[in-house]
Amino acid sequence: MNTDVGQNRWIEAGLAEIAARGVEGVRVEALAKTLGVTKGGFYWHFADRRALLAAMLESWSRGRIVAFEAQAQRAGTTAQEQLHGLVSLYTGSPNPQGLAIELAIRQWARHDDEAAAAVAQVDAARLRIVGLLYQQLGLEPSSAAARAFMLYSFVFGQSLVFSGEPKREQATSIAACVEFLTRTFSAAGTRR
Amino acid sequence: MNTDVGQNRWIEAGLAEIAARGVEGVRVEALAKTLGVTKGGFYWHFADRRALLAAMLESWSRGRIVAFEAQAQRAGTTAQEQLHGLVSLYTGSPNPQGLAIELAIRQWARHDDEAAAAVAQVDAARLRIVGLLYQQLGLEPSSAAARAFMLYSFVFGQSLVFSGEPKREQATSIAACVEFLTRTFSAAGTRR
DNA sequence: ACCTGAACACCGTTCAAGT
DNA sequence: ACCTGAACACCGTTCAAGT
Repeated sequence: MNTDVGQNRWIEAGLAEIAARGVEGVRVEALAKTLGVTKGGFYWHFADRRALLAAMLESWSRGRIVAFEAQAQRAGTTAQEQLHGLVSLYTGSPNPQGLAIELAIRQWARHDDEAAAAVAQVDAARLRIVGLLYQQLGLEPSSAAARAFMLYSFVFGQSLVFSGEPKREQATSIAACVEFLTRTFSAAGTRR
Repeated sequence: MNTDVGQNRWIEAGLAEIAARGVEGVRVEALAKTLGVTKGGFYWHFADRRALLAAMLESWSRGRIVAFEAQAQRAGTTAQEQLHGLVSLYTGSPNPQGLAIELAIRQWARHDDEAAAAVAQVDAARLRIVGLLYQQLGLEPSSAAARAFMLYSFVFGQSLVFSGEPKREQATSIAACVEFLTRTFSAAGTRR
């Protein structure tokens, strides 16, 4: 669909801007100044500002999903190790730029349907992958899915999770969550 | 708090505009043109555009609540008649301007916290009043509240109700609802 | 008390013209 | 293929000055 490489400069500048100032900061004129071109040139690559925002969402959601899948499918590790690897993606040194973008987009998604759809796609992919890993650990699908949701909520931060699920109890800490994750299947495996 | 009568012209023009074009249509400059003044004059009455929007919400929610209460407390009628009166407020000849405003504000509330708060206030007041009438008809508080919610949903239109409640089954029609309302307490009273 | 007029700064979008 | 330059239309906000 998109073979216009020139779009990427605008998309990246837009993502940097949304991280710094939120959606409202993503202005065609300001971006043009950042890129050292005039705002007229923007319309060679995009129909209008909305098209840029849509492309930013597309780029972001696709990137988040492939990054998560790549980490999950890393060869030579057990399901448990893969889970830890995924968790560490968001607890180790959480690329502050990436986190800022994610927060800004989730903020935006609170009042924009297209942004909400992108966030929902990303959340669904992450929950699906974590759920599959839990299934590999022996949980039946529904339990695995439930646990995936808990883990995701813990790791990402409940208030930021974009989901229709009812509110969960307060998360104690990431550490407790990881402990819980490890303890679960040695003592209380659902099926062997 | 607000003794500035000059504000009302702007608030009313703003409400007319939101009915016609939605929140985005409420522009200081356009309103000024409608009122036959220059936009500079706007700032005599309001700090900025946000203040106008807030005042519009305040005016709307207060107006909706007192209108509902006035209809509910009409003297010389039974609780059942009062319920019918309230229903007819929104089924008889539903002032199209008022309905348009209500729809526009609910649309706006989907992505604005202040608007959402105003809508929530209005919904809460309406639900409370209807619930009290059901209590007068003999339902215990929790049943009365549940039934009030159903009635409100039916009358106002489920898709428009701003509430965290889970989705209800499809409403058949206003007529069926009113029938239900009438039948309920002759055959299936919960407590006498 | 209320409004005008003019200015300022900042937008999105278009499009002929350049390279 | 990509960008400039200039224009157009439309904003929100400020404020000295009028009445």
